[in-house]
Amino acid sequence: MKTKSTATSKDLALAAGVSQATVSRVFRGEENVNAETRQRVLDAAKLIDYRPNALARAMRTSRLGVIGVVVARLSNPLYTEILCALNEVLAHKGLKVVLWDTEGTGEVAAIDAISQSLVDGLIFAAVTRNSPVLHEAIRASAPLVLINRTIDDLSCDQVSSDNHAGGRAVASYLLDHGKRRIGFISGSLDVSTVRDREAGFLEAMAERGHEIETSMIRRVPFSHESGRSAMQSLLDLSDPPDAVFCANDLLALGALDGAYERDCRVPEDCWIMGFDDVEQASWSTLSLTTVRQPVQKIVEDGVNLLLERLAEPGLEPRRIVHPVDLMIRRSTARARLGAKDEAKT
Amino acid sequence: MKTKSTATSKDLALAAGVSQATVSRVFRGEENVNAETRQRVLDAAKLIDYRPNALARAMRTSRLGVIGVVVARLSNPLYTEILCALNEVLAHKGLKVVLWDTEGTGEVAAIDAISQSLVDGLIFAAVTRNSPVLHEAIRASAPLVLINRTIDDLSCDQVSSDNHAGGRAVASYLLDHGKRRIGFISGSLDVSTVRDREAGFLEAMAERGHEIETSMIRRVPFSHESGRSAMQSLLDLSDPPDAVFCANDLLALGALDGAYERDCRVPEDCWIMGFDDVEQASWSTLSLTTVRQPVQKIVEDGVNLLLERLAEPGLEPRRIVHPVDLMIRRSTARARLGAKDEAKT
DNA sequence: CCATTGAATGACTACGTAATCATAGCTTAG
DNA sequence: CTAAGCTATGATTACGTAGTCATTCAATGG
Repeated sequence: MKTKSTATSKDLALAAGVSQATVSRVFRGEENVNAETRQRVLDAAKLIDYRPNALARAMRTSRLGVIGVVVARLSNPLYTEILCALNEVLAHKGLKVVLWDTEGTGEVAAIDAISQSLVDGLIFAAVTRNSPVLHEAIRASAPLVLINRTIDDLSCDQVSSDNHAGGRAVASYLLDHGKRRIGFISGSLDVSTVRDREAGFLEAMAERGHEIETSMIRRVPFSHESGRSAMQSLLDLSDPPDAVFCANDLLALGALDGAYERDCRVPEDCWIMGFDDVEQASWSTLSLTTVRQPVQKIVEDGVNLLLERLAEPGLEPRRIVHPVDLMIRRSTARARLGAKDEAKT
Repeated sequence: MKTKSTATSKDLALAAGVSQATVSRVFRGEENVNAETRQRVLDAAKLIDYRPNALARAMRTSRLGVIGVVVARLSNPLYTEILCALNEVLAHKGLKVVLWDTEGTGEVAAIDAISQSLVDGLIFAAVTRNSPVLHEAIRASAPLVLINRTIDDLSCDQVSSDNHAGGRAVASYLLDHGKRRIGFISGSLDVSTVRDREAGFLEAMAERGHEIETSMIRRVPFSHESGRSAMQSLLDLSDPPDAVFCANDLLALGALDGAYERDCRVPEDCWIMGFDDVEQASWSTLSLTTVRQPVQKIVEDGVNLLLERLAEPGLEPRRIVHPVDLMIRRSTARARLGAKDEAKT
């Protein structure tokens, strides 16, 4: 009996005995509509199963209620957590999430989407220096927010952790505990988080008179496998490290694997530290010492900044930096403690 | 100099000295346009920085190039992998991905989106029995595909693994290796994958005369923590299990933690098996024996089925079931081998 | 050389909604 | 009692594109 095609506001107007304009008013939640009329429209809507067409609505308002999210490859659990949090926060505000991946053509596709008004705004969790985004974003004057990774000379809202302080904290912690032969598994310097962590780490080391030799540094792509093989190459040195700092947890968890396969006991033979505090780091079988980023807060701030900017595009760009925390776990347990004792904490 | 508002096809028509219709033809890639004219339009487009408005286009074609994807909470790495694969496959076909989470109101929101023609089609990776999807999908006759989890009495395209056979394989493997006191950490029976794995597992056990006592079964929510505490409750029994099968890897990785914290050595004191073969299962520090699902193939099939259905809505619903593989790792190494020896494989 | 065909293009309308403007009916102040 | 003001509603238009139909012009065949 029902027509196959979806009902339009015009159909509903006819069914409810009002004008299309009134239907529109009701569904936009405008105030000055007679209560009785409103009810009549809503009843009729239920009857003919009317739902406003989001596309047509969007064409008029140029607001589709969709936020674009650009993350790095999800094999890095940090991005899974960021995405998960973003998804939840945005869904809670009635917004949809379109997802892009930095690998492939994610960044370009994202900017395309905005110039086609497919998304209302963008959240970048993983921009890289000299990414096409920079240029395009300025040109399109798109509402966008950078979280996690930042770009210094880009004038837009940015939320990050204090990666520099985190790097310093790691250096201090290792030196305080008598580690002297320290390895460093790092990533591309195009990534702001890596740059900042590395700068803080090396700076604090240098201040205390400890330069890290080039032979103790590995610069690798972000992957579990990279961390694993970089760790093994450090362990293969004639004078292997007694501690290794990895630029993020993905690498550090790989390093744990590398050490395990080389019969290198962690923490007895070598300490390993990461950065991010992804969920796996807290698993007691892995128990990785790392630097916690307040992902939830970063995400919430990012969303808030974006929504504020959408409401008021003229705002001055703002930057928020969150403090980080050292999470001490078994991978850097003091040598006199057995693994099992630490696990109970 | 440039106008702030985006250029429209009408502007471009003016700039190129053609009609709006011709502009439209050029950007739709229609054949019968003079090569010279086409070039003139494209040049002018670059000059005034014209890009077709996706919303307006979508309103005419009712195709937005967006596919909705519904997954469970991403804390289950399986869904991260599914999402990652889906994202890549769909991006490669020029489609965007809108993401929903089953927790919260993801399923309803997804169906809403389709009736508002916000998405062209839907891929559900995590439906649950009696979910609102069933009813709504039929009512809306939405193009949708179920992957991973299925619904028997729903007439739509579905792609899954042979979870039943996987469950059987686990039972045979454990019994073949002399395990007799077998624990089982399972999930909600509303989830088709759990039902099928459990049915296959119990069936194969029963065929060989091994009924699992109720006291050896734990039915818990899907989370690392659930797996951990369920494992501990099994180990606390006066007669603890010598092997535990977990309905998925998320639970099994939690179970590894639970065993570790109880000083229960895996595999010496107890074997642990999972299901899915998520990436972490292959990390040598964890090295979990599990049943591999061909995630990539499932995703590719799912996307293909959806695209075919979009092109030809009248197709009969199809079902594809992929075979699974047992991945033997250290968590079930034969007792005579030390942990380190196995790690080298 | 004229009728016919086909390619290339332009004029025009529809898509479903939001927003502006106009109007009818009712209330209130003077 | 009348003009002004307010509320609720209808008529109309605009958003930017796709697609339909009509038109022009050159090529082709008899």
